[in-house]
Amino acid sequence: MKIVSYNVNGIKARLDRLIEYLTEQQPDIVCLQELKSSDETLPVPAIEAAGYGAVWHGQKGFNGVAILARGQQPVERQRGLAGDPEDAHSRYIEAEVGDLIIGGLYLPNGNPQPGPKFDYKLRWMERLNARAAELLAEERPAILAGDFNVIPNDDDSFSVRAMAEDALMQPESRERYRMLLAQGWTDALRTRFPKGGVWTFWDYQAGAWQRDAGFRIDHLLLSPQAADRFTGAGVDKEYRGREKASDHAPTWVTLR
DNA sequence: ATGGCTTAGTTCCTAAGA
Repeated sequence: MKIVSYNVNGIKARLDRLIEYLTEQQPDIVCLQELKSSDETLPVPAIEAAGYGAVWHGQKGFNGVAILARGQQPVERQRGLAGDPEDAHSRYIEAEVGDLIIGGLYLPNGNPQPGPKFDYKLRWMERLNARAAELLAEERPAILAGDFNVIPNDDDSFSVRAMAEDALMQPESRERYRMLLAQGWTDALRTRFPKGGVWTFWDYQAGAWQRDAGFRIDHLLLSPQAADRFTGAGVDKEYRGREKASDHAPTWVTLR
């Protein structure tokens, strides 16, 4: 089965592209980020017509996450992360699809750093790590999938120099991502491509796509019970080159 | 100057993204 993370950068602007992707690739589970839509204006009928059940956590203007499942309705377990009652951002949703636990997330960007947005990012990562530890304790097949807004290693970016001051590759961001992995999660793309050089995002600016100047920030992390079923991982890069594309490409893992 | 973007909302500018 194919499980996808896809930051669509506006689901209303991307609807035709998304339906096209679902139709062509027939993924089993899709975690969406950056819906940029309130719950009231989500294109739920179009997604259902494409054959997908979904759980949604929308927000007007920015953020927003969802989990789609082909031919079935995901069963929601949680939305949002514990630890900050003031946090109103729609960035986390968790559901069961069959025997799988899926955590779909849109981690804060954190720029500019240093500053309050970066502080929020780091705090949010600590709250995510706390939830991730709880998931592992269930000892079940689980996947954390989404736009993590972290470039884990230097070889996950086209240019260390260009991104040196960016929140996505600060030591504090990387340390928290490493601590998450150290709990026992497997970074599926890294396992499949140990040498790096695999991008999931290309900026709209500065001809980044044409120069292949990207980086890897969309990740799928597997619990040990999910990693036992691992068969492959990759990026559906072609979709980044299509008309009216998101700046992220669909990123996926396959499990037995 | 990343050789100059894209989306959405309070819309003809501003905020946010990464």
